[in-house]
Amino acid sequence: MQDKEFICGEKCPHYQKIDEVKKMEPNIEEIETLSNMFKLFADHTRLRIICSVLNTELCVCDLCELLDLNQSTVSHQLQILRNAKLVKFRREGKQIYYSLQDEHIEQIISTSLAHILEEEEQ
Amino acid sequence: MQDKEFICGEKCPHYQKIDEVKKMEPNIEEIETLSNMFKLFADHTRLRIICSVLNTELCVCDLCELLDLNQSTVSHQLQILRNAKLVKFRREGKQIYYSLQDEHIEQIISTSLAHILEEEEQ
DNA sequence: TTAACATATGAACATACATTCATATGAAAG
DNA sequence: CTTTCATATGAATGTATGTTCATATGTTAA
Repeated sequence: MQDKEFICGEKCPHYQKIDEVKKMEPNIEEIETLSNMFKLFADHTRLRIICSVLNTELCVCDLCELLDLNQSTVSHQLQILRNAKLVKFRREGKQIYYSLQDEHIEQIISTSLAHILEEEEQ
Repeated sequence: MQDKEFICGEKCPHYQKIDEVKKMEPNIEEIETLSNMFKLFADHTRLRIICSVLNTELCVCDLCELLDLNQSTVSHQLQILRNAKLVKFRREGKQIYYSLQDEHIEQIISTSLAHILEEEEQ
């Protein structure tokens, strides 16, 4: 870490402001949970998968076809989404159908999408 | 890519469903923009910085002190946030004060935070 | 104009992780 | 019960990126 000597003078670290921010800020676990969630959305393959099952359920094969991806790639990413409990699945015969686990996700994605679309207009 | 031969049978790729999803889905540029935005939130250092300047402006030194981080680390991450136009800055003497560029961000973060807090309750 | 301070930046390094290949598992049909 | 199909998974590889060290830039005060 940084040696205190190097950090500004007496005025500069605005301790009062810092204290106020500290009170408001999410704690370490919340930051970790939140950044982990964003990490799931940060990969474009996973994001495409999530968007695909936003309103319907699809089997792995459908996802491969729809997104033009390797079956192994899709399964690996589905595994990650499953571990994070972002998607759920049910077996029907040989196929396994995936869908969103959590409706909150839909809201976060659509809110975010609305935002970037607004940005574009400006 | 995958050889079609390996993908399911005649029934399985549900082409009708796939077509419907294709119509709804964000296009490639939107997916890219969206995942890039999530990528910015996905790193816990950047997320902490963003949360810190959510309601106030802080100088680099304040962020180092508040987050107990190397000055170089903070500057590098601020650079990334600046390039993405997520934060703005103004110079006042020797110090440079950073704050949120875009109020949308505040909404996305707080919505997402609300969601993970709800999750915890269940 | 020199010294001290506040921040930025380039290079190097380590690590995380997305994709692919090969193969395993598990279900259904014959 | 063997084969085929649908999906899962382990290992290997390449790439992206976060952190650090060293140093540069730019500002103020003496």
